[in-house]
Amino acid sequence: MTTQRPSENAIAAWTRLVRVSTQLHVKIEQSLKNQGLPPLSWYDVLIEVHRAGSEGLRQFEISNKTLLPKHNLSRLIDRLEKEKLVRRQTCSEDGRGNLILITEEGTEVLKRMWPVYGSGIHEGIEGSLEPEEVLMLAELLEKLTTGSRK
Amino acid sequence: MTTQRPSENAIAAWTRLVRVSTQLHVKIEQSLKNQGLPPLSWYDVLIEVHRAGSEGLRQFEISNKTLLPKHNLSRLIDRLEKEKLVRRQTCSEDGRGNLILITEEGTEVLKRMWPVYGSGIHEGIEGSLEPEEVLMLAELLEKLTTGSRK
DNA sequence: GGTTTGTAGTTGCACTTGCAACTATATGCA
DNA sequence: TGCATATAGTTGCAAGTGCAACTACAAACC
Repeated sequence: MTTQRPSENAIAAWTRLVRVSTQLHVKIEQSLKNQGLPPLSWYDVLIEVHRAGSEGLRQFEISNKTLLPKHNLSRLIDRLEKEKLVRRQTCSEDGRGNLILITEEGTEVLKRMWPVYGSGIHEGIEGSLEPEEVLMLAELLEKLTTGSRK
Repeated sequence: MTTQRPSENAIAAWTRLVRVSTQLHVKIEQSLKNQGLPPLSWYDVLIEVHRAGSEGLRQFEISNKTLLPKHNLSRLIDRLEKEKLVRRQTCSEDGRGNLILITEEGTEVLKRMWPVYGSGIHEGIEGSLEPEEVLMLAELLEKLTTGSRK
């Protein structure tokens, strides 16, 4: 199996992908901080737990969805729990694991973060692309995401 | 000025953008580590300094190109310098700054990293998109990159 | 049942990053 | 010239991250 070299266009796509995502990421992080709000990683976890509703989510499920490594997530949840934004509940079906549930305060924080996050996305994406282009971008990126989305 | 909310498609584009870039980033980092090679951030800096050739680059220029914050870059260059992959040269035109120059060894490391990095890009991008799609993706992302590219 | 192997999650340690403060030089302006 | 302000880069400290080792439970196998 020989090492395949990427085309010029693939290199351009990749470098721009990285650039765009870090630029916007930094910008949104800054907006959040300016508003005294927590970082994006908190949002990512909270939103998943929120979607799971009263069922809650196992840590490994959150890990899969957010792409955060488990050890990292373990400590992030420590922080969220300390702020009472989520709570850990011992899992009846699997004695090894926890169920993570969002609290009222957690939902509240989500609500306060979203306007900032959302307007960052709006400006970053729709500020320079037409609606059809946004759709096309979303479709192209869909093809690129490997494995367990959803 | 009211807070603009993003469209569903914009949200999808953004979440997939983040997902794709982190997935591939993680994958390439792992490949590099498996080969006993340094992390991607080293490559990013080295390639910029390499492109600048014997002119060298100021740290703030590298910072602009790579989006690494200056304090971070300062210490990254410490590490690169310790490994003799770059060298700092006091700048004659501006007594505050350094010129960063790549060394033979630095160029050598770039050469060893590229096959791994390149094949990661190839698989990650061209593994699931047709050539026209890659081009289209690159063009859409070009429109999204704000400011000082080059 | 007991033993091996796998998975969920946590923790210690080293390293990296962010933040704010700091030094040093450059630039603008009276 | 002399002073105020801005920029380049570094550093101390706190916080976050990766890695590998570890505990605890589960599942498969005998």
